[in-house]
Amino acid sequence: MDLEIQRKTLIEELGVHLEEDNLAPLAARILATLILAGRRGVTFDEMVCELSAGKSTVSTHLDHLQATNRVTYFTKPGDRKRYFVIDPNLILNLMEEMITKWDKEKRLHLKIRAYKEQCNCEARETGGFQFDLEFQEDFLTYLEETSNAVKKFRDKLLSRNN
Amino acid sequence: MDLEIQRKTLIEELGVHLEEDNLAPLAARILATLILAGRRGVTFDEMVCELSAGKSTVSTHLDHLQATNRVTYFTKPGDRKRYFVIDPNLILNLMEEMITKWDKEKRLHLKIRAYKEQCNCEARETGGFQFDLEFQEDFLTYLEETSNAVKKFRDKLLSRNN
DNA sequence: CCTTTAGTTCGGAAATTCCCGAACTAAGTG
DNA sequence: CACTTAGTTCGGGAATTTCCGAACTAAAGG
Repeated sequence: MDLEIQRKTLIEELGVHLEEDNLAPLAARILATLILAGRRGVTFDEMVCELSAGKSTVSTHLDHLQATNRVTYFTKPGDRKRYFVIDPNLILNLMEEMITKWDKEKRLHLKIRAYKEQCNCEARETGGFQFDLEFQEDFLTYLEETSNAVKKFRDKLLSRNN
Repeated sequence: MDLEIQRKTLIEELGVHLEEDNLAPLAARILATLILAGRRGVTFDEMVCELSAGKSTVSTHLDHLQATNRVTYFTKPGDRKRYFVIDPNLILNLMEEMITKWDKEKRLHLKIRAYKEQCNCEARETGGFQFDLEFQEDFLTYLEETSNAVKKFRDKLLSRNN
């Protein structure tokens, strides 16, 4: 079946890509599998089987993916299995993560700027090296602007989902 | 000297943060050192000494940081040393990287959508599972919008630097 | 109560990443 | 030419990450 080959290829391709944001190879494959499976969900055993991975490995990675708000699951009445799916808020969660990271970075650059200003102040008396603050300023506006852009889209999504 | 302690602390703090985007611990410390040193630049030996690292380690990481457009150096006439500095276009380069990554992601999600549509088409006849394409659509607009926002800021920076 | 299903926990093996020192090069210095 | 300076290259070794199997738990089924 050609569709099946397509699916496998896509899982691998997407998996490799997802590894780039600090996901272990197998964690990336799990996420890719769930993205390709959609709302139907994938059970624990299906993942173990399909990815030919150890149960413990899948278990650990699923824990981590749930803890980082990338994955959830649902159950069916009278069925003990969990059907894992990508978190319906994944996009929002990813944006939230970016915003948090940029905030942290902004605070760091503010500290650095303060440090450099202090250095400049002391050096002015002795005629020593003066820091150029343009880089910090640019970086701060860069963080501010990209952060705001993402926030704007986040709010748009949020209001749509009311 | 209190400023020196402040600097060391900032290098460490910034270093830990920079590790988050796939930089080896020492590579992150090098970048942090350069960010805090500013235009004056830092020589190879200063890094080896200050970070108490092996010369080979510093050499390798500097290569990598230059290859990924994060770091450059300048020289002074009659001085064989290289003075390493963060690439003056670092911010632009970082944005370019983000845009490239999002583009790749977009192409992947287009492929996935095509795959799911094909599945839906076949399943419609047999009455099988139908994929919900909303997630792909949302992800594509998410990538589109954030990408555009960053591009807009990039162009603003570019036109300023004419 | 025994068995099956659906996982979890834990100790460690395998693979990978990160870093180092020793030996080397290449360019200038005396 | 011998020596110093400013690095680079290469062969591991230590640390970390990733993954696994074996033993376990907890819930449901017969």
